[in-house]
Amino acid sequence: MRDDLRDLPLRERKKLRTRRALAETALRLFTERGYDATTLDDLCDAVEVSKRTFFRNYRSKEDVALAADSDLWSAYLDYVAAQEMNGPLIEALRVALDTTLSTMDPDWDRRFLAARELSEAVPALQAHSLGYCQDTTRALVKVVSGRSGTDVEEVRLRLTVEIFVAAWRTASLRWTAQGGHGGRDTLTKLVEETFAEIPAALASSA
Amino acid sequence: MRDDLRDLPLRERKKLRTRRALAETALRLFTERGYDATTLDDLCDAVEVSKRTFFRNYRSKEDVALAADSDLWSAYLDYVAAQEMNGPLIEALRVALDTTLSTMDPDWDRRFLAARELSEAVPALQAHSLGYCQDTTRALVKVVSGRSGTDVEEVRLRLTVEIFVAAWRTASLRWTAQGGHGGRDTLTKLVEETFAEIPAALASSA
DNA sequence: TGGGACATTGCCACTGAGTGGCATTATCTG
DNA sequence: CAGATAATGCCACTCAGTGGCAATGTCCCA
Repeated sequence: MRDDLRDLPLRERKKLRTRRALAETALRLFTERGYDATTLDDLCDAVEVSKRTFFRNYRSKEDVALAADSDLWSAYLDYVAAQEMNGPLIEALRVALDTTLSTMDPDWDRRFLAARELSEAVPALQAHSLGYCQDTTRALVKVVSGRSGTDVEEVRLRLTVEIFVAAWRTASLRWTAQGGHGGRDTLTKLVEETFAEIPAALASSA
Repeated sequence: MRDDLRDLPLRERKKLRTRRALAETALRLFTERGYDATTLDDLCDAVEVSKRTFFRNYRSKEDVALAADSDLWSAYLDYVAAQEMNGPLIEALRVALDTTLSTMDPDWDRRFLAARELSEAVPALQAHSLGYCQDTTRALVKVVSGRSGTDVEEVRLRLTVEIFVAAWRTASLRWTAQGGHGGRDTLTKLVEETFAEIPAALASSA
């Protein structure tokens, strides 16, 4: 995603440009006019592509709105898959997230914030975004459990990953609530704080 | 939901019958023929109602498939809202869930299992079902934080509830994986086990 | 017991998301 | 420059979901 590589074949370059124009314009239109009030025809008109082309780039209307989420999770999975891990698993997962965040495109913060805000306003987007988290959970469980030297069995592993995602969601919610102030650095800090809160959260009483 | 009360006004009775017939038939058709392969027209034909009537009873195709989820969460929220809570919050939430499970309609186990199985096979249903969990999370945070005598502040509370839901999902996944064997009693037992695993899950290493 | 108020339903036409097929155009390769 | 290949545009289609309005059924009271 951070590869602005203009040394690609011309055809690829065009395709990538279209992809980005679609995501960019979608975010703008959805934010300005509202998600439901913007039809895919509107979007395609604005980008000057056919609706058919849209669906060759994104699987659904929700997909294009949440492209930033998708970018993060796929980068994260790539990173975790290529990484040795040791020490407490949940801590390792969090550190890997820190690292992934720092490698995202400079523009990613803005796109992600916009996606989060849309996602809170539009139930369909929220559900779709939770779907991404779930897919990532599945993939993580698979990757980590396929690792040599893991002493954790399936159920416990799944629970760990679920808690990891729960903490991430809480952290990014806090970040969004304060308007994404401070960009990814603040986000990373909030992630750290939120994970540190887990023991206290489990001990808290009603 | 367990009120088979035939002492309702005739109009209400008819409406309730239609609602149930829709949910029941939907579950059967979706399971037999597949979710995507079954259109709402098929369903409405089978139940002999107009599509318009369907949408007066359920908000979407996903909704009718996940009626059992919806029943559980709404009963749960009712119960929690009417309940005093003390001691460790996450434990209190789990006990409330146990209680709610035990008060569900005798038929609920079967319906819920079918919904879970569909939900694992159909991404759209999975996302929708996660949406329910999220809505419940929100509502829980609101209810509990509006309580007198809570020493937990917003963020920590949200984290606790998120972890609660994460554990519930892990538990119900285990139950579904073993074919719902043993009904709600086994489900309750799995919930208990899964919650007990939380500390170990947090301590596990990669 | 009849009839008017009110809720529920059915029907019809419509919008918008998403898909399949096929001709057209643009890019790549030798 | 020509032929292989990939991306696009266009068209027609299915299906989910909505709004309006007329018809039907239920309730309640004189």
